[in-house]
Amino acid sequence: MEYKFNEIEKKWQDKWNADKVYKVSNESDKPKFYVLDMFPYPSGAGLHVGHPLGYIASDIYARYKRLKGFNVLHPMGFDSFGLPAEQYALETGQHPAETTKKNIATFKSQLDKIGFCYDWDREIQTSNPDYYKWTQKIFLELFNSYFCNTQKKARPIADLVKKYETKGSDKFTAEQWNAYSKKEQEDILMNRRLAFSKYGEVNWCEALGTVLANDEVVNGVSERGGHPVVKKKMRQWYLRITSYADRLLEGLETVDFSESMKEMQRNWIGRSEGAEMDFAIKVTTDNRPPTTEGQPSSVVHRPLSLRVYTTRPDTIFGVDFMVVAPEHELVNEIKSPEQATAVDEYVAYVKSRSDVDRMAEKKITGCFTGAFAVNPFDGKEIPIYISEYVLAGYGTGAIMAVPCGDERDFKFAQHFDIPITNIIGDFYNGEEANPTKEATLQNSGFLNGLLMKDAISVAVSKIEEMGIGIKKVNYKMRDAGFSRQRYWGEPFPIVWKDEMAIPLNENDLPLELPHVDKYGPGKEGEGPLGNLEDWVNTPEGRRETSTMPGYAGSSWYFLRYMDPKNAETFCDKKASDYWNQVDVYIGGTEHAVGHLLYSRMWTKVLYDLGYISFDEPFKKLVNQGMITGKSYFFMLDHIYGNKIVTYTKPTELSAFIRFKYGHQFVDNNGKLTRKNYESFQSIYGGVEEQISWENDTEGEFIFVKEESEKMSKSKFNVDNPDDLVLKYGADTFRMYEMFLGPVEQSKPWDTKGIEGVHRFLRKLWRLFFDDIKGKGWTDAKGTDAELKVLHKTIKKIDGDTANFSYNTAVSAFMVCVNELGELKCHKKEILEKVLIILAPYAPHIAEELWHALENKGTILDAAYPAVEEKYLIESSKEYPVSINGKMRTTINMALDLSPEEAEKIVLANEVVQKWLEGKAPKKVIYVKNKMVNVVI
RNA sequence: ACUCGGGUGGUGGAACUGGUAGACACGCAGGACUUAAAAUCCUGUUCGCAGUAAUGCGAGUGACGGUUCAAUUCCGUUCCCGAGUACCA
Repeated sequence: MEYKFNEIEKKWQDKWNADKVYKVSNESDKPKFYVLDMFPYPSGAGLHVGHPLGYIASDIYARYKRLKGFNVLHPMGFDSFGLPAEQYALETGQHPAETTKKNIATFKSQLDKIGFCYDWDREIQTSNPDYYKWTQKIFLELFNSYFCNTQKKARPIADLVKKYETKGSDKFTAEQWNAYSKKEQEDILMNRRLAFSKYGEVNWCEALGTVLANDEVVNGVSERGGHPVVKKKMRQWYLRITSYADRLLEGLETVDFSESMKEMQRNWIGRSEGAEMDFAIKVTTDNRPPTTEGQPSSVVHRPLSLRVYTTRPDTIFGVDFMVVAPEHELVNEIKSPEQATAVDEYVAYVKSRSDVDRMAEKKITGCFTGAFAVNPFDGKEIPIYISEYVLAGYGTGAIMAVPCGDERDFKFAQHFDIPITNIIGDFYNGEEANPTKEATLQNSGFLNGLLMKDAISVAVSKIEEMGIGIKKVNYKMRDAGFSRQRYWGEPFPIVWKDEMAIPLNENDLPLELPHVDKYGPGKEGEGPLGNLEDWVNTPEGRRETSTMPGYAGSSWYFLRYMDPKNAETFCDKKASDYWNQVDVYIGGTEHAVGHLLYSRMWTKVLYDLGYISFDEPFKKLVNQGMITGKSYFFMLDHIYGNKIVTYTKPTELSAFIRFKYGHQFVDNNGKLTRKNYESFQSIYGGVEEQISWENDTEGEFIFVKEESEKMSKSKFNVDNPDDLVLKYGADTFRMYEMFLGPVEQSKPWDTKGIEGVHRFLRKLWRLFFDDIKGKGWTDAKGTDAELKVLHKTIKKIDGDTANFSYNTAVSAFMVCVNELGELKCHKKEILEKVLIILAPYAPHIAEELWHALENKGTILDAAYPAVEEKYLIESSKEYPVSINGKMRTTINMALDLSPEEAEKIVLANEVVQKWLEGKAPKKVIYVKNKMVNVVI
């Protein structure tokens, strides 16, 4: 009987759908398990073979856990708000809602063909008002909360108001607060809200007409499209994620993420411990406006000071100059008349440089301000410079420069001929800075003789004691920009009146996204919504016209799956208490610092506010590697005459013309033939470079090299999963993607091996239908040999599946079927169990054969077979011994060795021990003369 | 530059807490069945040398060195590739 995978798969997919076998209930006696995929953005291109990798991996896990007796939540949905749909709308005029709907339908049909066990009743779409109603609601929660610095958690802003009204704060008294105008109070509160609005410098992308988050800007250009990005001041929404910096760091200790993922998040948060300290400034002229007495000061009258941030207070005596960011407010106040023009010119120069310029050429620039700071410990006068290498946004925007210990400071000192003080003796060679902490300090006043790493805390204590500074922690991470001047996103439930943000009443949610006809930007950098006068102007005030960023909806979606239909709340506490954390979360590394940090923060806020009872969303994270496409580079020999060019070094190739092709046009010998080239042309049309074949020759391209690149249509290296499913079936496709290599590893896509997996499934099929007549199996008991194969396999597969080691699991299936085939095993008892452990990987064929064995119901509800260890016990334990000729032994008799051999034997420690206990080896097995296995 | 991964046959990749390196698959070569093809099955396949042959000898997990009876695995140095970050004081 033939293995008609297409029929079988269709049959079972329909049946499973009709019977709703994947429906999951929130009530069950079974333990729960939550397996989640990072939901996709439904792009117009549909799925390519890279997408399903993670989905297959999670699907296998979900099915495996179900067979193991868990109530498994394994949902799927769509992150359907986002820029590409809007970009497409701009170009074609099609409404994003339309294209999104179409794309989702495509995605779903593609996913269904692969046979995933999603409970589609729980599907969510972030662009659906029923969903974003709750995104808006959570936004309001963020808006109405503040981070309490003593309790280190989010609390309702009402608590803060109460405190201000009764006790005031360290900045104002209760009386003062109560006397403030509404606007003044709101401004103060805005500085504490977790979702807040402020004027800030944002990354403005003219071409996209929108503001981008820091992580959407790569090397000074937009991640999407590569358009230039400049700084612009605008009113923006932000999330106060910096308040959670420490908890986000601490939380990493409690979750099972890969070390590299944790490291990436740590780097992004960028915590550093140091000290902030003030240096008195000595100026020749005080440029500040006249004092109230109307007397401009010519010498230092009022104390001016410069606050710097440093992680190395131990190097305080090595400070040779100060550097202040050009944007620093103090610059104008301290520049001397002689230096004023130079300073102004330099500031103008820095302003003219875009981020791109700064990235491109990092040259040493700067300018002396004419002012001096005073070292509080030795009174030394230190010149103050400005330079663009000091960033206004980090620390205090000013540094103390220690050229003997810091490479950048060193170069700067060299460039401006600033004398360098050496405080680390021989550790500094005069050629380059040495950032060590191991040196013993010299020329360092009260720190002399101390090891630098010990001196840090000593210096900090002294600084604090003198009242000129404090210990301080800084983070690289900034508050996350939360508004976009775009259309296709969640509208903010906010109206503005008299420069005050007024939240919408919760009962008025969702604030639905109104229909627009044009997707172009509104005036003055507003989004398209700014053009809708009717919508924007309400009796309560003017609506916020920006929309939320892509990560808004994805920051909490894992909660909605638990209770997707709830109209009362975003997720009932009972549901979130039952399902709790996502046990396994599978997705790509590209979200390391975006989505994963934001969703972790939202979870912590919702936890603080008592909506859920866990503060980390994902217990375990598995990062699937990217499937890359292979591109092949060829060269046509004819171009350089008839000479066959031979290549020695790849670098020489650049002199020649190269061509790039999808791998499907290369034959097994790695050659691109004319025929393949022509079929390529007929499918894709013109390529970058046209090739002219010699008229009468069947010319050949010489293979030059191959490269793995990200899959994309423009690189002609995309394979569509539908085609493969049609040709080989979903089961083969699933197993093949897993067989390619470890899930977490990036690997090039190549269909060459898919035949092998397909052959395996056909072999399995034959085990049931071809080898014997009739029903194909017997009720007889399995033999020991058969049972040994079975239990060996169960043990291996069970372990591999639990560890996501799917590629070795697939291999184990192949070995198992080969061995059972050799044993001509047709025992129901055995085959049934093989099918159950196979079911997560190849559900369709497993179900079909399950019924062929006259089983009722569905294999999905079978029980995972237990390993019976008794079939696995080896007859005796073998201990290795090796020969090296060093040690004399007296075991030649027992071991039955020649005296020469015996002389060379050294026993492994364990064997020696047994030997001493009087247990002589029973048998010795020779292995390649090098090693001997001793049976005790 | 820094941080984190990773270097194993022609290819994708195996190898448990150190214990016969190369499982499984692709590819390739040869064979069986067939009028033929497809499909299927069998055999061989790390490299080098020797032999008609079963086989034997030597080398071998990026390179060099170390620990060990024994190293792909542990330690040190170094080279290469991939990912992330990028003037963060």
